[in-house]
Amino acid sequence: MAITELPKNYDAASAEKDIYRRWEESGYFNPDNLPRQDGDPFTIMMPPPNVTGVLHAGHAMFLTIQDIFIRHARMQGKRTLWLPGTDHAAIATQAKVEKEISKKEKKSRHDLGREELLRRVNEFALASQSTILSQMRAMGSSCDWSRLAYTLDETRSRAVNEAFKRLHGLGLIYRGHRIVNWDPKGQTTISDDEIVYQEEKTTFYYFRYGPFVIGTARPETKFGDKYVVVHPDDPRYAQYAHGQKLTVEWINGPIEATVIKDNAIDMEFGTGAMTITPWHSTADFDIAERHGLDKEQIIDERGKLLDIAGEFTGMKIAEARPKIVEKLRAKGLVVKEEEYVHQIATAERTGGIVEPQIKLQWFIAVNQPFTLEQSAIPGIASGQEITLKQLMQHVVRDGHIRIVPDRFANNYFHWIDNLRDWCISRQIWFGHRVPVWYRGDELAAGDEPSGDGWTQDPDTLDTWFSSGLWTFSTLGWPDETPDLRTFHPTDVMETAYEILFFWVARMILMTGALLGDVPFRTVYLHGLVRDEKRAKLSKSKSDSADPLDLIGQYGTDALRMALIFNTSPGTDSILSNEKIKGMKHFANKLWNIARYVLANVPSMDSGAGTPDPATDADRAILAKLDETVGAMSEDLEAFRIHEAAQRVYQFAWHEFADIYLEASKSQLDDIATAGSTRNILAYCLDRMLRLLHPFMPFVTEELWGRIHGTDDPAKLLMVQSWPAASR
RNA sequence: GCGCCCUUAGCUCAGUGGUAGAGCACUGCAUUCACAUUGCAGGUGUCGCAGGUUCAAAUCCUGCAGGGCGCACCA
Repeated sequence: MAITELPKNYDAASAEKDIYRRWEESGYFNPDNLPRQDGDPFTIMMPPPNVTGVLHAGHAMFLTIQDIFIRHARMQGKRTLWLPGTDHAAIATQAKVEKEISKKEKKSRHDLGREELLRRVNEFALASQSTILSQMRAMGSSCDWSRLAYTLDETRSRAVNEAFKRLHGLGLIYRGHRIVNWDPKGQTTISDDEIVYQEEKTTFYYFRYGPFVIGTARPETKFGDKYVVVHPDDPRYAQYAHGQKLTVEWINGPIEATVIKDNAIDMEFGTGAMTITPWHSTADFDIAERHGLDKEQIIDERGKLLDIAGEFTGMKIAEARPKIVEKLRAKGLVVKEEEYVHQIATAERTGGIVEPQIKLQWFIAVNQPFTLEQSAIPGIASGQEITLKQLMQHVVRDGHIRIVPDRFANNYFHWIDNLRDWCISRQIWFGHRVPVWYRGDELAAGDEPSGDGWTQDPDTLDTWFSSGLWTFSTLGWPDETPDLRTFHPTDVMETAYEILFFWVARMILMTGALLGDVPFRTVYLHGLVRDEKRAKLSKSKSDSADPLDLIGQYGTDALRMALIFNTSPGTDSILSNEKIKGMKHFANKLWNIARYVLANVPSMDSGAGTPDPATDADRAILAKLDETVGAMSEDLEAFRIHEAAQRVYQFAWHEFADIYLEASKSQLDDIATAGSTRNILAYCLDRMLRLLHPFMPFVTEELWGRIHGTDDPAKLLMVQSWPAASR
């Protein structure tokens, strides 16, 4: 090959589109089409991005890391499946579309009706999805588009209904009146994990309550408080007996109060006495449950006071609070006021201040023993009784699932320790409808029953319910498909550490309960990508770097390398233009290495073995190459992709180009060494292209094609073998 | 309150028992010869502080200081 055929510089933009097309047309993204069918399967389920948005740096990060794992496995001869998909992201998507409709048409979802809103949301979701999919391609993602899944498509809906039915049958899903997190803004319940705590400065009031002084930051909930709770060992209140009744003057006149003694009281806090509002506080609810106390609703679903508030009925909390305090002050019941800082619960998606409410909802019971009929998990026998909590703890504690970096296992266990039953029903319209039908006293779960008079539950399921099934719903479950047999459990779950609880833990829960297995062997967690000002990169910030712009400016390979270079798993990283630029230079360096080698080596044989060295420089570079191959392979097996990337970078630029390539110039002039030098140049280039391919797939494939031709798909670099170290 | 992490060259960060590393930035020199998206040569550092273990500690242990995060929470 003559040098004139290779331009002086690598032009990423002109190479990338054509190369992706060749990869896609080769069919090799689909494991069924790979040249070798005898390898072990290797599977990654892509974390499905929300259909709400466009690609941001976080997506670029996971697409890069997963593609590295996938391309490496494919070159190792494994039957490699990377299954892509998108998530309907129920609350997030509906909220976005509702907001748009409200802004443009001044209409609410109730003006449109359920059917019309869903039509609009689905329309938006589809359009958004196609954008995201094209952006994934731009990142070079070698995923199997023929198996593309969507959490709300027909196959996944079947899986959801079947999962609900089975869990219900096992007694793990129940319906009950329990205290839940109510988002007055989104008009729906949310799970504990969808809460974000925010610091709030407020006033802490001390009120006279008969002979007691009680403290509160929420006077507006106090109307119904007819129980005063103290610690059984508190000497200050020893004179009052549990169950003793007293008449006390309160907000709207005298009421009968009952003394309750309970260990949950912190004697050190406030006065050591408090009144409870079981309808609007989890802790109070638990106390009321223990003693069989009455519960009464004070605040409605829109955050307004109910009839019990008397003259304050219908007022919003913010309006009522100062007025209530004023009235108590006038009655001489305010003892003192303090500045107070506490954390208030807000809804992650809407920002609404969460109001606990007792509601009839669907839950997954995490402490309920059930019989796991079929278990493939070591240490758990088929037919064994176990709780979901125990199951989730077991698989990680006993190493059946490995978390990388392992320090996140602590977070995982801590989360499980604090885990309460998971509220899975939502009062929004977009999502999987709760698959339950009612008729009279009858209830049918899972499939729509035949016959008249059945009505379906109006609620939808938490989006993480369907996401939790992802590793096997994507493979056709509940059918016993060949895919399910071959590719499950998956090998690696690669995602951001932010969603360890939201998603990773839920997959472990669902897979354990429904398949008696683990969803994956390894969880690899990456950190957040921040910009140079340390702000978290997200789609909501228009000024932050758009991956597509960066690709246009520097090339996909440069962006990929910059994302993972010098970045350790689980640690947040900063993506700077300087770093990407440096990696663009590296791509160009590789290009020119190839340009030099091709100019000096008449033919390249990719099947040639290790060439014989003739000089010290020959021996040194071959030894270094061998060392690099061995160390990189170990790094990749151990998920140290940042180390592997640095090694190959170091070898290509500073060992091969700076040292050997310079030495080769005089060696090529000497007839005694010219032959072996050519062989070594060719050999090193061949190995470097292979080693770099998972990291920089485009430039390596482009060069490979220039060397070996582009006529035969079987000659694509993506399906060539990963180099083996000689020792 | 419980738990986790970070503190290394000007900046951003790797490294986690055996004489300190990368990228970018910086200084000087070179340059028709693969590449200026370059090369060579250079400062680049009490590896947060104080103890301890060890023949040997940036690396392990203890304490302290500063920064960040997760979970929970007291009305």
